[in-house]
Amino acid sequence: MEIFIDLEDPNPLFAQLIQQIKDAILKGDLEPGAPLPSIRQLANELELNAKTVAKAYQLLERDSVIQTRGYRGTFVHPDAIANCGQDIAQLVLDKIGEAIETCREAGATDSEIRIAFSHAMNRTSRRN
Amino acid sequence: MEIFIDLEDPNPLFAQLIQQIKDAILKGDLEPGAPLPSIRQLANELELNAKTVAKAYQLLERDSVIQTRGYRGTFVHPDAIANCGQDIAQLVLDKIGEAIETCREAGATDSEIRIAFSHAMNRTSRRN
DNA sequence: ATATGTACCATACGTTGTAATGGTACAACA
DNA sequence: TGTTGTACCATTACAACGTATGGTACATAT
Repeated sequence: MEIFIDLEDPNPLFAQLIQQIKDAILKGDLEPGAPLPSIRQLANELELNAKTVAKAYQLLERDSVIQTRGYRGTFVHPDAIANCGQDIAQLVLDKIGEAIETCREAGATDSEIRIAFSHAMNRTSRRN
Repeated sequence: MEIFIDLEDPNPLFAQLIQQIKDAILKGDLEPGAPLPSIRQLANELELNAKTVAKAYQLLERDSVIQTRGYRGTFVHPDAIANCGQDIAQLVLDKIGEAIETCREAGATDSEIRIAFSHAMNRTSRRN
């Protein structure tokens, strides 16, 4: 694999990593079922912290782009190519956008929307 | 009127002011039709900036809790007591809360939700 | 032993963005 | 002249958040 991480890039490192892996899959450099480097191994290669790589892997697995099999390592998901396109972030953006639009039409102030958002997030908080 | 603003309270000052005025109305300390202090006057009493008080008054008027009559001053709305309860903020809270719940069920990270929220708010921004 | 992914602890840094502040000005009235 | 609410310019200060870092530990398997 050839992955280049640009420290000057305004995008977060883990986001760059995600994008590069997706690109590699879409280009065919990584085929479904193919093994990926271990977290620690890839962290060494790229001179990143293992946590950063782990974060990227976790998000990729959530999106069904890769599969982790515990001690056996990590592999490209069978349906990876299809799942590279559909982004959960897009769904989130749509849902949140709709809600905001509704609130604004009701006459809500941006400040109020922010306060409500803050409360709603803290009401049942999870750390990620 | 007896209003206490707590600088240590995590809630914004204008939000505290709104709540206190509503409370005063619900408690009967402020009756419908009663005059409120002018923006500058109240700002002096509470040692706040006039802009902060003005913001609170604007939101209260939007919710039909108070009425501003231009140069004549500001008064408690005739239907203030009823309008104190039904809060636009509550509707906002519900809508936003639903959207957040949907996103979380989809597996979205809190970070992703916050980022999406930020983007959605800035996409078509209005300052309030 | 060695390696896997994962979990938890914690901290430092930078950025972002709101809230709040200040000042000035206006038209409309007493 | 003084006051009302309102509007615009602007800046500062602060807190929240995300990112990335470091270390340690665990069960599971080769």
